[in-house]
Amino acid sequence: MSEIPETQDRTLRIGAVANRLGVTTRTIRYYEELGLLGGDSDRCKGAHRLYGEADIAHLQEVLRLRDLLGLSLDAIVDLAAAEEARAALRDAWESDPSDSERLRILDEAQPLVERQLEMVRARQKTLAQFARELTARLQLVEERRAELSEKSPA
Amino acid sequence: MSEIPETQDRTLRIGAVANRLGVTTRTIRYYEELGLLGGDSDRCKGAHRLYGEADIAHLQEVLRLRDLLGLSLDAIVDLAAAEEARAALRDAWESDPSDSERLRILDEAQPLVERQLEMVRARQKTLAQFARELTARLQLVEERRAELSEKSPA
DNA sequence: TTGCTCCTCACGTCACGTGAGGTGGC
DNA sequence: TTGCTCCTCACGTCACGTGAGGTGGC
Repeated sequence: MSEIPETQDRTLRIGAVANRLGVTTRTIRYYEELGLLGGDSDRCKGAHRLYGEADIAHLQEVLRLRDLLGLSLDAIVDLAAAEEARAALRDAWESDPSDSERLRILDEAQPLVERQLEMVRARQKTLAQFARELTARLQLVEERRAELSEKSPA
Repeated sequence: MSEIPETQDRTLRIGAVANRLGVTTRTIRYYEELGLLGGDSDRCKGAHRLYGEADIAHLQEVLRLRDLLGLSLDAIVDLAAAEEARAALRDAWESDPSDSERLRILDEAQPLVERQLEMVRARQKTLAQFARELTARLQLVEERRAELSEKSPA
């Protein structure tokens, strides 16, 4: 008998998760409200939320898209929906589908990752430019300091 | 006769500035409200706002701190206040102050730039990590695609 | 004179922050 | 039993978005 694929041991409570990822519990609940955190649909009203490592990885991903790429939660919802489809497909991968099916899975996964990588590259360029300008400023300060100490040495 | 230092020809209107920097006019007015855009204090009520190249450079800087480093406007206000002091000191630099005065100017400017550079470096590291993970995913897709085409060539 | 952009309120929205009041597990 | 963390509203806040209604310059 195979388990239901999504079953993982959710052992961490919301406070621990928030602490590990450097956000507040409110943020996590808000993301759940928006449908960004798929699982835990069988939670009784008022019961504690429980999270597993897969949930944390997923949330981590969301936070990276927000902080590093500056995406809106709306945009992340779209991207995450596609990501979830990808994850579902990855699960389907193991259950030995046909080759044409596998190719379709790859065809859907690739452009998703490629688009994210492009956004990261763009960010890296602008950050590098920023870094260059700051180092130039710093060097100017150093040069002037050298000129001063040349004129009147300690 | 030397001009008043801050005088520059402000010839651009708010719409042109917003367009060039990729923000809305509302954003620029909001930043002015917060005191992030120093100049133009002699504007008559209801008159058009006018901006020069120095203003644009300053706003550009604010937007970089916001977008690339994810700072709150509150934090940027603090940083910009220090930056303005630095700019004022840079103006003072040209008017031939004493050497000890010049050294003090350098001592104040340096840690400011250094702190910003540290933040940029930190961002670059996390972005590089993100990029590595994405390329790894992409490579996995490529490998599987290769395996498939090996099994059943076109 | 006609558009066009600008102006000033002012309310709406997004992404949470921050208590209020109450319940549940080591 | 006592803290501690959790729960659900619900209002507040930050950083703008979005019209409403009116004025000013090429």
